Amino acid sequence: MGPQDSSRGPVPHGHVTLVQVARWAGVSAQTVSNAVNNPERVAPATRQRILAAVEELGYEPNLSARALRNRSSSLIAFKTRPARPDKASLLMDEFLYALNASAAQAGYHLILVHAEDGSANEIKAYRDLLKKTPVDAFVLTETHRNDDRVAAMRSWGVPFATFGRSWDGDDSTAWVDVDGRAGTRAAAEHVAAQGHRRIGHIGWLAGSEIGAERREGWLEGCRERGLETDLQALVPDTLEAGRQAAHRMLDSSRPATALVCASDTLALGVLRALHERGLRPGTDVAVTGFDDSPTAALVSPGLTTLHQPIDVVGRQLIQTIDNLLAGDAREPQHVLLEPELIVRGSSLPGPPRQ
Amino acid sequence: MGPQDSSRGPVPHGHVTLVQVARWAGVSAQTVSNAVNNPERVAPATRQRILAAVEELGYEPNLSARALRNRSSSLIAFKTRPARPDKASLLMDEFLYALNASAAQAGYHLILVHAEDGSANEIKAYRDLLKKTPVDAFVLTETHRNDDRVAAMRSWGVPFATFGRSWDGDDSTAWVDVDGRAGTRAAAEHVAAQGHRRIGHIGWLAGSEIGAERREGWLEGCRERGLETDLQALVPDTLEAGRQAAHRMLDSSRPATALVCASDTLALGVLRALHERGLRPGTDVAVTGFDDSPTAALVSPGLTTLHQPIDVVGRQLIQTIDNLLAGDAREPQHVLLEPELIVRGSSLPGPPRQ
DNA sequence: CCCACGGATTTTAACGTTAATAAAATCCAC
DNA sequence: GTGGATTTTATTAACGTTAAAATCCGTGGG
Repeated sequence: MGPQDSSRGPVPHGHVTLVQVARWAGVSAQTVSNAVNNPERVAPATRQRILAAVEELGYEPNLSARALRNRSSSLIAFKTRPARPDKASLLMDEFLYALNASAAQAGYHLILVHAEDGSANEIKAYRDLLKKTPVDAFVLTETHRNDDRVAAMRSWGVPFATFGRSWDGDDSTAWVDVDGRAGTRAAAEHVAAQGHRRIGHIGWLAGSEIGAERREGWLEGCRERGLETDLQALVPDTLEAGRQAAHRMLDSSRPATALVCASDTLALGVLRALHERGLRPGTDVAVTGFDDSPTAALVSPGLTTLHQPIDVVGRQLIQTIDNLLAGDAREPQHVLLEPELIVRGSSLPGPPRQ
Repeated sequence: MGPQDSSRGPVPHGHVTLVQVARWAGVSAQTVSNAVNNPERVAPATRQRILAAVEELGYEPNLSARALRNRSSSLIAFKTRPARPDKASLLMDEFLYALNASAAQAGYHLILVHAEDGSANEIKAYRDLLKKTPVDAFVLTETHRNDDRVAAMRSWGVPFATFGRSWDGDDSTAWVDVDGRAGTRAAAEHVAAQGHRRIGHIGWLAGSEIGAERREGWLEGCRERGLETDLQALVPDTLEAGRQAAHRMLDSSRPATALVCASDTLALGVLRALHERGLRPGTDVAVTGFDDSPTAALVSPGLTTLHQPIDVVGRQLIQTIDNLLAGDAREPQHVLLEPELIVRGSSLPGPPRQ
């Protein structure tokens, strides 16, 4: 289509490379590269012609070659986690989809890492991957205080962002997280608004920063309204633990009429305890969970819970990484998102309903 | 450590390459490459020395360079699916972990593909990826009759394997699947063994091969015992559809006392209907699902369902792909696995239990 | 009219690996 | 001990891309 068609090379077949595009457009390979990556170095007219050729031939840059040359792969690594049998919180599915969608939009690809349990194995897997291919960045989840993995990443100088705060107050790590305190507080206020006065809490064992925070939210919500906060249990995050804790709180001399739980898993344990006692969720005892796992919407009655804006988390993580890679040397971003209370039948009085 | 240490080069720093290892071991780069990839071409003694050097220096082959040179990346591509709100069957999580674990063990990495809904988008995403990087193989899920994606893969000549049969009876596609017929049949036999005589089925709308197969299993199980099979509904795979269908079957003049469902999602809809009617699952009406979604174990009472051996599926898919890539030109493998009936409270009479 | 300047483009070389080919070393038979 | 076959190792070139350096070319000043 150019004015001087004589320069045009033959129609290429098979995989289209820079050289093919260059021949077609009648320029050198480097100029094509520049037209694609550094538009300002190329004269507008030339650039037009080249981009037309790129379009026409359906050229896509070869990532392997780029990775080799640039030491950067446009890959973001993420470790898959085993699905625990007894856990409701399968945000993973949703999270991966959201993360991948955002990554794709920003021109990255997600590569999955496998490692057996244990941070040592995980770190080794990351290092091996890093030796084999110039992964651009890592996404970590479930970070905790003094996380080995964070230390490793930092020592390697690899960009990374975490879903979960850097609880040790280190501001040099970029993170995105959901405000658990605000969540359980909203849950406590919600059940209080339903008239409940004996609101118990079933949370995670000490040692979990997330658990501690969610407990505090419940505490604040109750105190604010002058309610007692003596009914609490800190247990492992399993359905069975939730079930037992619920029984204890209902056996109390002044039993709970509402239970704010630190996870859907625990809340489902509570529902089981109610089922065993012949009590009606919502009507007899209000129950709330946390995470809005798929299960929460599917049980009957539905489980009131806190929805984590997973898609936003994914988007923010990618954006954060994108910023890190762009070298916008601003300090690492920290994003704290509000969970949304989803009210379902388990916290509402009245006849059976959704 | 070799006898002639004089040949040993300097200790390398940063990323270790073939050349570094070669210098250290006192051989050429090609010989190192051979020692790693074609052991038989290298004299045993030399090989020993080289492998020791590899070990010592912690050499890992650069995948980008290999991909560029070999046109093969050791990457297996897989498309992430959006998590449908109203669906219980989040096997995805489990499946991805299993697939990735097997892939890692076999020396592959999983790369995630993103595409908006629609097979045209999906195909375009695959083709774009294929242009950019020499993906070794694809894994497809939820295949159906005359699947565009399968046709595309085949026209490109890319190795691929599917989770789900090639329903059009085409034997040239490698697949792994779970026997739905055997599953629902086992479920029907199970509830019949509990004494139920009016066993209904809630399945998927026509057009779904999986749905048709699961319906047939129920049919067989009932006929075998001389039971009537007039109670059936074919509906979309949503909780709400399951709920409504259950109400209809319970409003019948000779109502169902057991409902065998084609999915956990539908079964959970049935449980909701029972909840609304004040009926007790298991005791008043037996209910079974399909998939053993996380939710099945967490509801109260637990949902009797069919567990798909997802880890085996993942392993087999990778092995199948591995065979394809190794060029073991045997005809493509087909693996049909038996689901396992998991009996929980929803199909057992008696007092509330797990 | 020559030269310096600066923008546009091309040339060169390199990223790390491996197939193909060439060279060297080893072996064996006569 | 010589020649030919065989085994082992080394050299060359290429995969597709891009940073860096070199070249080309039109402009304007002296």
